[in-house]
Amino acid sequence: MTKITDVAQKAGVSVTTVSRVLNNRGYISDATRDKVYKVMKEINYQPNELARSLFRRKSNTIGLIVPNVAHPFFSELTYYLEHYAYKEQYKLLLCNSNRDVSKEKEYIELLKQNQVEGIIMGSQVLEVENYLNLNLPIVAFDRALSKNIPVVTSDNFLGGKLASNLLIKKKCKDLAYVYGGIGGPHHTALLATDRYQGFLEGMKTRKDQLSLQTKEMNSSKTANMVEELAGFLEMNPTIDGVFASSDIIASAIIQACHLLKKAIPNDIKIIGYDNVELSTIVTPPLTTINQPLEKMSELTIDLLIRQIKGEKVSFDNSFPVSIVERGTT
Amino acid sequence: MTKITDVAQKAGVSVTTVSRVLNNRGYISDATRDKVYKVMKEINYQPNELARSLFRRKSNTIGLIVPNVAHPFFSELTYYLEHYAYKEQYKLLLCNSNRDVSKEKEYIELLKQNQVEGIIMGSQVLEVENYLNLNLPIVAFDRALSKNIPVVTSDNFLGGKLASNLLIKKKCKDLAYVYGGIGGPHHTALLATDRYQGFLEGMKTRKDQLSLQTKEMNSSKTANMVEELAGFLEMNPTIDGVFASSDIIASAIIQACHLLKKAIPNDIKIIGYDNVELSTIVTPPLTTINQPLEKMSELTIDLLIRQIKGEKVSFDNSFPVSIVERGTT
DNA sequence: ACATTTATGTCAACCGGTTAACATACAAAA
DNA sequence: TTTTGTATGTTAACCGGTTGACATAAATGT
Repeated sequence: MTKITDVAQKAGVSVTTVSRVLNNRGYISDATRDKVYKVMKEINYQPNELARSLFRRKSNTIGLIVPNVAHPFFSELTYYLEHYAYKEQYKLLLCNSNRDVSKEKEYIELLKQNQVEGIIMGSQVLEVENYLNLNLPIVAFDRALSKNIPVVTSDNFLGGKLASNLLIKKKCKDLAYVYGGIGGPHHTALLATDRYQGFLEGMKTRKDQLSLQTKEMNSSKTANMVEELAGFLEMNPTIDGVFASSDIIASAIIQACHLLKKAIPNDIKIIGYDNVELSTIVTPPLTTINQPLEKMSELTIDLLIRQIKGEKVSFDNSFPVSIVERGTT
Repeated sequence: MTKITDVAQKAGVSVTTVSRVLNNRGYISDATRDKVYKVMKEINYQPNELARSLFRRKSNTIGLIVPNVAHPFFSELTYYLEHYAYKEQYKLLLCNSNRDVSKEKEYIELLKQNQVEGIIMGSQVLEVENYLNLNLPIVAFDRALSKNIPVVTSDNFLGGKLASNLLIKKKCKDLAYVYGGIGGPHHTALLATDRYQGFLEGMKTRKDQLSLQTKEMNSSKTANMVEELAGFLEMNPTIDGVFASSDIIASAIIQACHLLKKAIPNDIKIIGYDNVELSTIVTPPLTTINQPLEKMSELTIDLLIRQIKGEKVSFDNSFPVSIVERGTT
């Protein structure tokens, strides 16, 4: 590895001059600037960002913690986050928490030690205090960590409501809410999520004519999910309308219905959540709740960077959702 | 941020002693060690890894360049790579190249400047020389950069051959090979890929009784792919066997067939490639060529780390593939 | 009683840059 | 002619750690 002194020597100038060229500071003649750049190219010099970051106390790095990038929702999210981070000259350190408390803890420590300037939490398994004591800019994605940490979400309550409204409009009577267990993206041990609450809200007016089951998924591999869901539907053969907490789960439900020879949407209607690419490629294509993922990602990066700059940002950043009707309703 | 001098002061010991505790070197009494650790916890001290990395000339960071993490194949790959990197105490800097020459170039520079110890290339758009002059350990994933760069692949030739063998066994006559264009994961402008060659090889014995079309995809969004493929199949209504270069494309073909009311597998048979989670969740579930992605990822990390350690590694690392028969054949 | 081992400290150099302060030199402007 | 602006150099401190050399002292072993 060549270093700045090599450049200086070869260009016949002082290290200070090279540094001035590198950082566009002070007076530099065009001749010198060109000469320095030429030498840099010649000896293939690349400034050591570790050293620069150390001195500047600025790493230009963001830590991203997600449960599992392999999950379509998080892989799309990660893609957009990387896109906007890059645009703002930030790089991304990727961490899969696997929803494992100790791994998340270790990763958070690692990120701090590596002087990341902020963390985006797509995962959340630790107790709230752990995040509050972090003393680092954080943005929580679709996960309300606490009142004191900015969170980017979509209107989950409305999403749930839109789902039940549509199912009811389509004459479904026996509803089910299926949500991600440990493996899914939307792990929230309690049912008391906005999504579910919204779904309930939408059922309110016709409550007496409707029934509702809830089902938490245990498996995470899709093949197993299909099996598990087929079992569930077999046990509850009257279910004619399902709201799933993610498109993956909804797709597994579709698959389970095919196994059981239930016709979609005639015998049973299904609504997913997220509107990931997957939803257009299953059969029939999935009716789902769309979150404006790209815009949300953009704001996430923006909020994080503004916090890094020391600005105050709003804690509650909710985006509108919409229902995308496709073939499963 | 607290630093090592703060710890030393508060613990009433010298900085050297704290460093010795931190790095387990030299003689340290249990009493001192405990005291130092206690103080670290008290003042919430985290060693600055930038400073340590700088001194050690070792960043413990790996750069990963993929075309697009949102693509299921790459998101699963990324997941496994992260898993094994973490296990070996390496962290991952994630880069999406978007198959953009200048972005890939910039990212490679950025990675070098940030002192990554090696790069995993899941993407490849630059000319070979660019990678050779890198002077950094590289492993290419499923992409033969050059004879001088270790590559981890699966037996693409066999994969292609297995595909045509099965289609022929199932009495298909009019075959098609559909491969990813600019948006897909397997962009290789030329048809002269092992996969395609293997497919041809499998057709050899019955060449006179078979026909073959090739189709390059132009779109990248699944919705557009479906449309494009429906058009293609409509133009070529006799096609009864399709081999796709990825499961995503295969899934889009399934969808196109539904649109055109072609029965799968009766009217037309489809084989995908990769065996990603997606393949079990489409209808009918996809027959596909399985690559042992997890094992391949593990070896990728292993090869990279061994290069980092200065060991020589084998350039050609091909894994066996197998065909997984599901509902589309 | 003396040699070793253990435990800690002081000091300075180093990793690869950045930067402030100050000095010098030459050119153009007032 | 004096001032000012431009261009570069020298030196040293600094970012936050690590490490080797060397010194000192107490505890332990023989």
